[in-house]
Amino acid sequence: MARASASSSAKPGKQPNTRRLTREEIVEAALVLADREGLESATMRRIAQALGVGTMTLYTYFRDKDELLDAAVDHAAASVDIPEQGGPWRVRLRGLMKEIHRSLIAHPSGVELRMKRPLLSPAALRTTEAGMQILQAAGFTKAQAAHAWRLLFVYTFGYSAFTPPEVSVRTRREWRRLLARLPAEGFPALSGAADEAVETMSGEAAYDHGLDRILDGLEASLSS
Amino acid sequence: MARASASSSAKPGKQPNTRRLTREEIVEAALVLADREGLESATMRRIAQALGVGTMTLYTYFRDKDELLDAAVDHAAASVDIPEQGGPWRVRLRGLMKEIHRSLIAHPSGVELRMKRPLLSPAALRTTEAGMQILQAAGFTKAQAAHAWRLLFVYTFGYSAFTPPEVSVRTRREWRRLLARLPAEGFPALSGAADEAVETMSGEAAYDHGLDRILDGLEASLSS
DNA sequence: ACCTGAACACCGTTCAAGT
DNA sequence: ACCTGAACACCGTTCAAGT
Repeated sequence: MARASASSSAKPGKQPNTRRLTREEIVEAALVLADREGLESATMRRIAQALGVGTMTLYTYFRDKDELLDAAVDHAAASVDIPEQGGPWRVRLRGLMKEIHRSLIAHPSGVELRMKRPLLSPAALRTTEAGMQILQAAGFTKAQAAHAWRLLFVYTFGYSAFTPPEVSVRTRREWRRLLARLPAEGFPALSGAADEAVETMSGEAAYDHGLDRILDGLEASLSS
Repeated sequence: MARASASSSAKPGKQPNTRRLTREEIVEAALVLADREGLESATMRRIAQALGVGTMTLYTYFRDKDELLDAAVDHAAASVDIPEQGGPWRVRLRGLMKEIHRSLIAHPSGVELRMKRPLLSPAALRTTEAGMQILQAAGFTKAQAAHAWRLLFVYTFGYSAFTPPEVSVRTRREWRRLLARLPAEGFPALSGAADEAVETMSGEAAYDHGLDRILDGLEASLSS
């Protein structure tokens, strides 16, 4: 049990800070903030505050905020487990994509951080390598494999970017209402399929449906 | 009782602004800024400045910045041309997705703005309706059509979110170098396919490749 | 080398005040 | 109703100064 020691800790934010910080600690603090309260909450001031350190201290470890965030995405990417199983290429590829999808749900800020700037660090490319191995072993040419991976990557990251992992019953009802009340003359196909459409707008099941269509398509292009 | 004529004070930025603003003008100014200089440049201060108006004036037309940006995405979504052609479902669907893809390249800020919050306005749902019509006429059930549309939507928006429309030769060479120099023991499949991978990381051609695989997959699930 | 507060040029938005 | 500047609570980052 922790007891108040003789030198019971004085003002935490005042005396010169003796603790040795590491880039990793900073990056982890940033990820915790970003994943828990959204990327916009991961400000330099709040990251420093979470570490009990002055704001400017962060700038001795990273040139600027961009460099810090780059290191953070990299760290998150390195935490993806690459499933190591055998079996048919389609099953292996499906397992890999599901694992990536899971990790994006666990670290939602990674999706936003990887928009626009491709992340080409070895840690981030482990998943690409795993995918390319499976595809090339399955018989796809290098060019076919590269295109197939791009499709799988974009679908998986795009799904996380545009689909909330879960949504309240109230929100779902609201969406359904909005779709069902569209004028039937202008929107015959959609207003009649409001329930079905809402089912695809959140959660994980719709991800699987799309992934299986993509795998169907890849299989078809392989045999032809 | 304003008499401007008596005092011929011609301070250009000073006299009360007589111009009647509309929500549409504001929204268009915001889109021009966002598309030309990036979403982060579309600040309330700069939008107002572009219109020659005080910052706070914008708040008489929109409750806050979120409401203004919502109106902006809606405006951009309304500008998508829905191709009105006949022919086989696969050709029609392909034309529709290509048109959406084109509009996202023209208004890149729309992609980011639609992340996380689904846009359920009639203007934005026109494309969904068009897609659902094609799919249901092709013989897909409502549930199949909804899933198919989600897949096409996520792929198309995700592609724009994660793929720069064009990239300098210098950048491409840099990417190629990074991939080719990966340690061959850890990255045999990727380091050997650096050229092919780089080809899929920008531009429009890779979008078509992925789209065709998706259409293959949908066709397969229809005939089964 | 590591750490820091003050200051600067920005944000979105509230408020009180003008027409 | 429409429009506005000042002010507030935030940003990222530069600078000068400490250990």
